[in-house]
Amino acid sequence: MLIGELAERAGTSPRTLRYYEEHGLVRPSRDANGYRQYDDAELRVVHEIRALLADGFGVDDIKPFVDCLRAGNSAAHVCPDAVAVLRRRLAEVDGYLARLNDVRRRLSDQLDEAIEHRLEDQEIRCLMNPC
Amino acid sequence: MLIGELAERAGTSPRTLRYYEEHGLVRPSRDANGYRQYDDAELRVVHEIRALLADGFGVDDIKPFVDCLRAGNSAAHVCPDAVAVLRRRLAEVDGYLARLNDVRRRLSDQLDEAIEHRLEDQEIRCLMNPC
DNA sequence: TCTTGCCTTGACGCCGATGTCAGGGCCTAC
DNA sequence: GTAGGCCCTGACATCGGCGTCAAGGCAAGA
Repeated sequence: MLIGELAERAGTSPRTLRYYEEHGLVRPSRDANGYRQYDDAELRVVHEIRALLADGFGVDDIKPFVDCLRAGNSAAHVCPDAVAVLRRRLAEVDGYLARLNDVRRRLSDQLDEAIEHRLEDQEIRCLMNPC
Repeated sequence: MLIGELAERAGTSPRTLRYYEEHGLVRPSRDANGYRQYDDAELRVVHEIRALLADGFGVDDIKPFVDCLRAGNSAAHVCPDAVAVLRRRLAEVDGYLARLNDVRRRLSDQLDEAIEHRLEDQEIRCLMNPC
């Protein structure tokens, strides 16, 4: 399978697949003319990569997962290295969640305050000019 | 007050204050020699800007808040334009929280699965080679 | 006067995953 | 042979809030 076909089957672009290759995630062989040649198993790998990227992993975190898949495991996340990355990312996500919840609270409080403030203004206006 | 002093008092850098000015958030006057001159009220403005940035607003979202402060209001978020931005940002944050919670769930599930998988392996090893 | 330290503007660097363009080769159908 | 469609490599662009460097002006003390 050439790069264009894999890209289409994986729902991405040739550029993206070359980028994954640069980062050691995908390993095509080469035809005599220099064209990249992918076997069917790479489709699964690319799907895994994209799922991990969508979950916020960086390309450089993903290698252990890909290696785990290539080693013949049924899932990419069962190997110790992958588990370590999973743990790290989970802690990171928990941090983001905590901070984001703080932000949410502040925003919500400010909105409430603004609404209350407007009500006060309205009351004042009503005192001056009954409504 | 010159830019260096305001920067220090606000816990930031001259570069940053010039950046805010580029985006219409801060408005110093100029000395005869071209130096930026800030009055004390700008310190409050800069603090407001930094608080909003820390809550994930973009510089271009911040203008209504600054305008609200300059208009003499007791808080930057009580004006209608600021409230609109607050609402937008709150919705955005809720979106992030939802997605991040999904991610967290997936990570957590994968970790659980990996641990279970390891236990199975251990059982298999124990069957083959009692422990 | 020379140094030191602040100020000015302008411009490039960063990070990360990917788009996009440039310049060129290979292959197939007409 | 030539047009079109795929492939190749290399490199610059994107976004945002700055850091940082360059080249130079201004002010004040030794």
